[in-house]
Amino acid sequence: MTAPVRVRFAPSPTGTLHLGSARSALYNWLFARHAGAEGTYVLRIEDTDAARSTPENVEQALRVFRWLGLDWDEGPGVEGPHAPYFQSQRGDRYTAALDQLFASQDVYRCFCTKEELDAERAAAQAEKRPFVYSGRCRDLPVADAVARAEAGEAHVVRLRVPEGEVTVVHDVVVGDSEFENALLGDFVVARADGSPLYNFANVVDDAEMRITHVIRGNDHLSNTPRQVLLYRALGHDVPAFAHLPMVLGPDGAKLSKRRHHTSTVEQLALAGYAPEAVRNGLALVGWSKDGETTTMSTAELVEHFDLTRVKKSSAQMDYGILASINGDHLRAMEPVTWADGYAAWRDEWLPADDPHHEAARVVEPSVAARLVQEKCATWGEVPEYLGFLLEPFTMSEEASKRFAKTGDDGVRVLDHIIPVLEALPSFTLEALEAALRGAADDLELKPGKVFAPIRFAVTGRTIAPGLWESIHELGRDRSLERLRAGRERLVAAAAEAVEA
RNA sequence: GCCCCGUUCGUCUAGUGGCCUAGGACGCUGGCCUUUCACGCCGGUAGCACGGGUUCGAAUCCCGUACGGGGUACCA
Repeated sequence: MTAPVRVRFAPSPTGTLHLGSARSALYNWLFARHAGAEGTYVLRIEDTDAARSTPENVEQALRVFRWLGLDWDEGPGVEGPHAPYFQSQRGDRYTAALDQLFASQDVYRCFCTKEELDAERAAAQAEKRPFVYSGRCRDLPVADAVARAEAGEAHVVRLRVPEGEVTVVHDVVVGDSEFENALLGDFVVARADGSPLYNFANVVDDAEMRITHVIRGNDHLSNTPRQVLLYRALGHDVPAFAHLPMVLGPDGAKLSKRRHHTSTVEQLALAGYAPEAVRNGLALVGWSKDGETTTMSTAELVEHFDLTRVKKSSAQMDYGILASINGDHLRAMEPVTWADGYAAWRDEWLPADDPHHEAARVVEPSVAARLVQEKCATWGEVPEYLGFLLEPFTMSEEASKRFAKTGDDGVRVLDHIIPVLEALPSFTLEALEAALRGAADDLELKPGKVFAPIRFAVTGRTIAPGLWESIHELGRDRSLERLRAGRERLVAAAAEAVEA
């Protein structure tokens, strides 16, 4: 049995969830679920930046997060024993914690101005010496400091960092890292306006929410000694840490929405990825079950996930692998499941002004499943396959070129097949396949030679479902209409070629 | 500058001193299958950053260098 585990994901709701954050959210979730009933997954919204944390952004963030399917046990909407779960509503907790630290004299008021500090910093830089706060205000008599503060003098609050010690961060992924307190300096925990800084608010929240494992990006590792110091000052147990390797863009640069088209979860949803596949693909960036297994259900992920198997080194995002995994998942689905997922994508994510909007709706999702489930790596590719069902008929440039190439044989084939289809007693898939294969025999041509002109005439595309499926779905009348028109076009093209 | 972390095929990764003439996946590529596009199957391609140690033996341990990343804020 596993010890009770409490983890959290604490996004700032700036509208988008990039893949690095999503992976952190996923690992926290997998870790909690792996612990079974003993595991709790908390979602806390870090909305202290009022300007960017609009209600719309929060809602947008939650929408994307729900799509990813990482259900939370405590947080917005479900609440829980440590509510509120919005940092913006927890101001009193930070004030109380700060009061506690004042009482124990673990923090002190610092009246140094920004200008003074900038000058110190510049001087340190010039001497190629690390900048550490001098501690000038550290030993101001408390009574004096309080008096100045009450007189309205601007000041920040700093932690009295124990001198001459080394703070060790124990990390499940990275191992132990040592940080000299002397290099940390007495860092700021609250601004002049009394608002808490990230490190402080974070520790207060995590401590009060009884978080046992802090699983987050490696970019927070350097902050961790400060946080450890804060836990101690507040008299709380220090949680276990797990710093995850960074997720970089495919080019090795930082992930950015600007440079990378699918750098956010929302973009993946839009592109027609399946949530289960994204969980699978993201889990494999920095972790592996055994180095062999790639396609895994979420249940398998939960069963096998292990923080100690997480890599230390950062990874570049490979969207090709993600797409491949998505294709595996899509193909493995029950057709009904596939159709439901497709419908959800089409109706909830495909923008109304998308050029594929119409094609995406030309048939029922269950029909789309029958036609193209086997062929698509993402639901976003489906409309392209279904486009041939749209009216009016159009022919792509590539198809047009290849159609013309079929030449006299093409005309022969069409002349042969049109009456055959007209006469077909029942227009079933089986009958169509038999008729088309029979045509190849009758004409004494290779199947490919026979099918090519028919395909181009009927679909006008180089990308479409299977031939008989396509014809069957189009129906007898429309298929024949297109075959006849195609024949005329082919004859005309041949004539033109002769003239030229 | 200083501090912390990292470095296995193009990419994601397996590998914790002998099972490694380094395994899997994606990609690329040759072939098969074949009704376009895909899928599937068979094969190929390519890697332990570099230099020193330690050891009978090192991708694995130690030191250094290079490179990459993160931090160094009254940002998160």
